[in-house]
Amino acid sequence: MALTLRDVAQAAGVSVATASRALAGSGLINQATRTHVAQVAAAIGYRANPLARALKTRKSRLIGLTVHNLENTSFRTLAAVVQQRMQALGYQVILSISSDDAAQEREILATLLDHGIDGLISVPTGANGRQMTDLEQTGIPVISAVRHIDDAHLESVLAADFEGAYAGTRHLLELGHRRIGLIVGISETTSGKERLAGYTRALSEAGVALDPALIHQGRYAPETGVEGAEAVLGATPPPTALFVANHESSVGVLRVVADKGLRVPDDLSLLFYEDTPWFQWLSPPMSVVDSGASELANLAVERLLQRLDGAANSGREFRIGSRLVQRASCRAPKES
Amino acid sequence: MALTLRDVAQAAGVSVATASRALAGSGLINQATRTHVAQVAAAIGYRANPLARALKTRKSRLIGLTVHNLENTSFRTLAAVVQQRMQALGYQVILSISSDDAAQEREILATLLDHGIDGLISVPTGANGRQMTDLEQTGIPVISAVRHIDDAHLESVLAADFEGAYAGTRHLLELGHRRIGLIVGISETTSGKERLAGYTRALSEAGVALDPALIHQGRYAPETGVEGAEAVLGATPPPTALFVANHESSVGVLRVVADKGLRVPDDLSLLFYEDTPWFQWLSPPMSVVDSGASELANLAVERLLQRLDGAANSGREFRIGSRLVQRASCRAPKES
DNA sequence: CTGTTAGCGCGTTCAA
DNA sequence: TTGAACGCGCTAACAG
Repeated sequence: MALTLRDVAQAAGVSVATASRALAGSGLINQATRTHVAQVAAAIGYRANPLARALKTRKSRLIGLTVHNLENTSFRTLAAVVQQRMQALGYQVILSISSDDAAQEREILATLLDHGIDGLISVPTGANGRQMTDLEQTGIPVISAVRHIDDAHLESVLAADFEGAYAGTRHLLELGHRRIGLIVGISETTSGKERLAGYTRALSEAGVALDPALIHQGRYAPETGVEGAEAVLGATPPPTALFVANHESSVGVLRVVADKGLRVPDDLSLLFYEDTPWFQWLSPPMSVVDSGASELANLAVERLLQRLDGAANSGREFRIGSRLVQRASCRAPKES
Repeated sequence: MALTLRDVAQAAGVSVATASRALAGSGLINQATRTHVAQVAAAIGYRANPLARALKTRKSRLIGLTVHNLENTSFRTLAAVVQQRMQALGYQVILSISSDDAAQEREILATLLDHGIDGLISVPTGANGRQMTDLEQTGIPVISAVRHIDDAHLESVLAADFEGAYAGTRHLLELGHRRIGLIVGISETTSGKERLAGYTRALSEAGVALDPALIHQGRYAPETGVEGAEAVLGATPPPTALFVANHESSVGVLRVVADKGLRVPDDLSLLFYEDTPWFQWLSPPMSVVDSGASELANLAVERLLQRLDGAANSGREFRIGSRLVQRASCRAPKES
């Protein structure tokens, strides 16, 4: 059996209340007794029981984290950053994987609430805005990360997808490309919709007509990359550049490009989205629009910390600026 | 404020004790009242408070999970599988990232203990066998995953690394290769040591002399791949096959191979270790020794469940068989 | 500044 | 079979 506050009190010759105050850092206590109690506690190896404390104070120092999966780079970064930063501050994180499924998410939310989490960082499915709002009203701050929920007044920290896709497309345009293929996520996702919009805008500003044959939308998976690359690269005339704004489809695209014997960037410029360590290890190192996953994760943590510290729910949307990382996969198109 | 057992008791017209018994499924209770209470509880939307229950029963239905990081495929798979399976059984998992650092791990273990976890699945750093043993003696089962700790009597579930490397090497040998390069982890890790041993054994059994110039050991990182590939491929005569038994270095190797203009498998057979979705999307699809990360994770869960269910600590070591997945990156060497 | 007392929400004696 | 009372370990009144 672990030591309790009573043991500390006994060993230090004070009451449990005094011991509690000494350890919890209450202001109303004699410095001498405080240090004395602290020493005794350390000496006998006392460690407070967080459960008992939580039952009393309604502060568990537990926070919830829900993500769709652990495969996606951004989600993984979010999980790692949230875990490490919160742990350093004495919080423990309960990880839950929703599989982007509304029913599972609903169940998770309820369980997390039962466990008395102090706060929640969630990549929401989007379907449980109601439950998220309920959490907020119970006094549990929730930060929506990566995805936005329309029907919930929540702080959310998102990537600047429109801007990122716009910048990526402009980069290709400035290199001289006019036939630019795009592989992107489905429009049901915020990121898919916004990236498509960014691409469209850049093209129209440059006076380049939109060619539907150059655009392929699909879910976030390798298969989308092969289908998309085959379709788009088969257009006539073929594109001189391909913007893969659907991270999961990157490998699929790479395979088609290799199979077709296309050299990058000589025959085709390739621009990816969401940086991941291995992009720089490919040959050639791949240029990419970095959506700032780690900055996003850190900001989500900052916001949660503020809220935990008493700040009100601003309902504000925070956007992490994207950054174009030029490596060696893009260049001007060959003269034709 | 959430509903308490008292509310249920009141609404059902019974005492809290009866309500508790009805919901907890104690045997000593009238069937009629049990169903009545259950209905009332469901009707008013009562949900038991796990903290209060844990304080009383010393069972938190929380389990700890520690991994070195979330980048490594095996660790990630472990995290995902453990989380999903345990959650389905009503457990929540507290995720902690040790960064393979002994001090951090020690701190994590203590905190997890404070939080009253019922069990622990850990990819250990190896330095805190003592604390792990203490946990076991406190009655908290711990399963060591992926890595083994010598100085702790723990159940561990590991990959069959010797066997895997042996099988991989034999495959290359049977294709006719005699100059087989190896890039592997440092011998301080169990996996590094065992894989090297498997390779060595296969070679010696085949009567092929070991050439140190063909072997490169390094930490699990892309850099190791480039250094290793450059060194090993530069040997004279050069290898006709390269066994990359260091997963993290795969991308590094790929880059060197591409930069040297080597065609796979025409000029060089390539065999990787630890399967990951994108290996099959490369061109050509890469052959690999699959170490069975998901089976390993599932077995770790099974074992923990058994232990949670009262089984004694067998101290046994479980090995997950490796599997050679032949795709298209290996073939017989060219005649020379 | 410190000690005494009363719960937080449960499960579990002990009687009835 | 049920109810009343107690306590898990801790913090928050309320006195002193």
